[in-house]
Amino acid sequence: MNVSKGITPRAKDFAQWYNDVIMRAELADYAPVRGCMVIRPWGFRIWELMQQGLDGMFKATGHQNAYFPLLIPQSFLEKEAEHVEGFAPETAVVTRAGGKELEEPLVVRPTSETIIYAMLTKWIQSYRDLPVLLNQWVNVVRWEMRTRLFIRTTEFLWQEGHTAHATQEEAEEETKRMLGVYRTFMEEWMALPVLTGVKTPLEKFAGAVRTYAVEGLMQDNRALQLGTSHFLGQNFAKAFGTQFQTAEGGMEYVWSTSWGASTRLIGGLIMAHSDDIGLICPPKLAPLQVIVVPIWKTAEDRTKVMEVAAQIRQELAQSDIRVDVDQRDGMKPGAKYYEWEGRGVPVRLEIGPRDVAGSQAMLARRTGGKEPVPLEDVVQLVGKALDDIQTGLCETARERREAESLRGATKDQLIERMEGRAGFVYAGFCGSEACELAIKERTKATIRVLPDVEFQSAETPSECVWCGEKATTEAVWAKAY
RNA sequence: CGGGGCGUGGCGCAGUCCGGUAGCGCACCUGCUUUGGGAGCAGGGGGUCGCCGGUUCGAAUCCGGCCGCCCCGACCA
Repeated sequence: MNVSKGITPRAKDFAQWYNDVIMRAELADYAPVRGCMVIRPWGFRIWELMQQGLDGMFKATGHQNAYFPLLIPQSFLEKEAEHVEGFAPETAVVTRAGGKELEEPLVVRPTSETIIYAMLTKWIQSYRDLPVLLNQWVNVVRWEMRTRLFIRTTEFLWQEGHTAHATQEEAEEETKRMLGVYRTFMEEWMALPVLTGVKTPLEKFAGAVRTYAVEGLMQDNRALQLGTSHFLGQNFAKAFGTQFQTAEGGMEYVWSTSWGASTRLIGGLIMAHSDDIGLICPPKLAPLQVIVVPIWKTAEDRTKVMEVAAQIRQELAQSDIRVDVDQRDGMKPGAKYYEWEGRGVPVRLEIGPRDVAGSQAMLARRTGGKEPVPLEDVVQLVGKALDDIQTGLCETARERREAESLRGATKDQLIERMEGRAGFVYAGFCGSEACELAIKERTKATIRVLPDVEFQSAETPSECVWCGEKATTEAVWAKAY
């Protein structure tokens, strides 16, 4: 990519466009190790803001943060049959340390269920110890074959919530509650309307009884799984002997859940909103919400303009708006505009001698439009612009998702869509693995979810889109990342 | 692992066919002039041409081997 000029347009090459946006906005860069990336300060700030948002919601629902170690005895992973089968191929294993072979190899965590249940077994004795509501913000390693910045990297950052409950009902409720938390976060913070539902057995997490997911639709009409919430039943409790004494005096295994969202969210954010100029970042997650660009000709102008710019910065900062002034000398205003647009700053305030004379500033929105605003109202109007951009992005994404969703599809339509513009395709499904695999084989599309009730079609499909037998459910197909 | 592409200053590339001591654009540094949508001029710094070996008076260029990266497919948050 030629940084000084434009980036690859989306229409020309979406994958290249995606990489260009990341490089241009300085979100991340490739690390020396294959599949690994460096998250640069601008990208990491977005992650910090995501953490803030999500963590607040986790705390509000009663969860506490903790930290479990990176290294897990290999034998732990092997205790849950399905779990080990799912993760064995993609684990990195430490066999040598301290200058000698280890007695037991240590796995670099791909996820932490096993070590957590090993510990919960020690900590839980009675129903009075339940529920346990934990979360941790950590890195994990999964040796994937093909990687992509933010979307799938060998090492990634995420949060994993783990909870243990006395009853199945309580654990099921928790699973859905956290799915709802994700949905709310995606919509309110990321301005990304998602689709929620349950995964088919073929697509669920290895070790879970049921997996729920939130799926977003990207601008190339492919689906991206942005978060998952698992009802684990008693699978891990049984594997690790996590039992508690009931009020009645009997012994029972705990019912548990786990749920996670990762730095992949940043990839989703990019692919959902950005354009051919670069990143578009929803204000709530923007490292900088406002950039003030001063304009001057003479030294005298410069002094005056800088004074006003500094004052505006202070006023905005006092209202908890993330703002900075681009004071760089020897760079033309236009060049600064392009740079901050590429980085996704939602609002730009231009202040030149003419504006100072008229006690105004020019307010430009990253999503388009430029208008003069009186300096005395700048805080209020900037705040309004940020709100408008946030809701506007969400609305645009929602309209796109609806426009790119086909409901009540026939077999031919499903095939045609997946060979063409893709998107979400709703249709009836008989529930058989044979049909699911046949569709995947033929169209490369997978069932993203069996949609939750609020996403289901008004008319429930009666026949399976593939075999024509009686449908047991409605399903949503898409080509996924 | 299969298919495709590519390794030459920080980035993007030319040069490779046809061997002759490395060049262009951007970026960077200094100075002056500039600054309302990607500034101009002048000067300057920076490269074991992915690695190893071979052929040759001489290799970025020819030959052999190896390594790495990106993209597309099979696994996955």
